[in-house]
Amino acid sequence: MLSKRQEISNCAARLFRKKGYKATSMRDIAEAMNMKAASLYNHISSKEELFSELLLKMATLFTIGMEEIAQSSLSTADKLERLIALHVKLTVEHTDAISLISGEWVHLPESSAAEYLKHRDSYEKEFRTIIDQGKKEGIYKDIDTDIILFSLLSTLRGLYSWYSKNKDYNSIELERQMINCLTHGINK
Amino acid sequence: MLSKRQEISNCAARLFRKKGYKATSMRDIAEAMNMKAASLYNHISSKEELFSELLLKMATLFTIGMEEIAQSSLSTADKLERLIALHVKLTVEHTDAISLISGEWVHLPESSAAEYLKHRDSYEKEFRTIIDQGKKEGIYKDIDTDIILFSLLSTLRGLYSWYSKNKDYNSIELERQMINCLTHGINK
DNA sequence: GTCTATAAGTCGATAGAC
DNA sequence: GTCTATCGACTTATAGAC
Repeated sequence: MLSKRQEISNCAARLFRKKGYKATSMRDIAEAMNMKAASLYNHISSKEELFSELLLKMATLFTIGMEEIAQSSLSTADKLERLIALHVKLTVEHTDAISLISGEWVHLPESSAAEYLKHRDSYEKEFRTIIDQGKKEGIYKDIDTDIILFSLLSTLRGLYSWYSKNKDYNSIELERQMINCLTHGINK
Repeated sequence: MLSKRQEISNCAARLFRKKGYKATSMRDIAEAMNMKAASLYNHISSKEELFSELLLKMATLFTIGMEEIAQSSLSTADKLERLIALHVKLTVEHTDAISLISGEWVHLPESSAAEYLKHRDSYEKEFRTIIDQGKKEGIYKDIDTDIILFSLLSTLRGLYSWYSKNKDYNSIELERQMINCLTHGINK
């Protein structure tokens, strides 16, 4: 049983994704919840807080997942596979909220934006370290690290869009296909 | 010498990209143009028109480029390379406007949205045909065509973001790296 | 905890002087 | 073609009855 607060959050994520944060009004969220806009404020304190919470939760999940992988004793190739699997898992479990990461984060209030970007930058930095390590070990092609990183992240961050139209796709098979599709592009 | 109308359009594209369409006010655009908001209406007829024009222009450029490639007698592999080159070229020449394609298009008014999606769907359909042809010829791996398509398009559509931070990167070299990075993922 | 009513501000767009 | 002034609609959020 979800708390009403959590129901509102899920509902908002769905609308933010569909219409964008700025174009989604508190009245829209209230209508989808069968309430009046004013009643929402008994459960949340502001629209910005609702939005920041969604994005910072996702950023934290990525940070935790990345730390586990980066600090493990897995091989470099296995680390990359686990990273792809992490994106697949979070996409399946938080499809709406994860969609906000690509573009909607610009609407974060200044206070949250700083914390969000800290998560994001450190995630990308650790991702880059893994790619560089693979190149050093000679298992990856000599393509500009930043181009590899941007290419992988673009695809992984856009996965929510593909997954939404293919929710019946077996999620283990999806993980396998993504790993296959993304890693063979850089393997020697 | 740009017409004032074109200056406003470029200015709006930059702001739409930075702050999002809904969060960019006519007053914001006017300020960046050193005018008052009311004066903008001597050159454009509405904010929606300004936005629709930007997105439909990009959609048309992609459609024209795709038609030339699809109807050519190039090999399948060369067609894909030309397609990647088309994205690189349009990204370099229209960095701000192209950024709106990924997420901001949802703010198109209903009238323009239909036309925009017609362009987009037909573009993706022809892209899919090229990938399928390559698989039939045995030059591409047996990965789900839709996954290949989504993976390529995610990266190509996100290129504006990478390019913005690397504007000094030689654009011929960028094209070569993108082709290398994207095609080796699916080549047998 | 939900409602009605409303405050206080911003939005796109127009009217009309110059 | 630019300006000031303003309209009417919409926004987030609050006050206070029930």
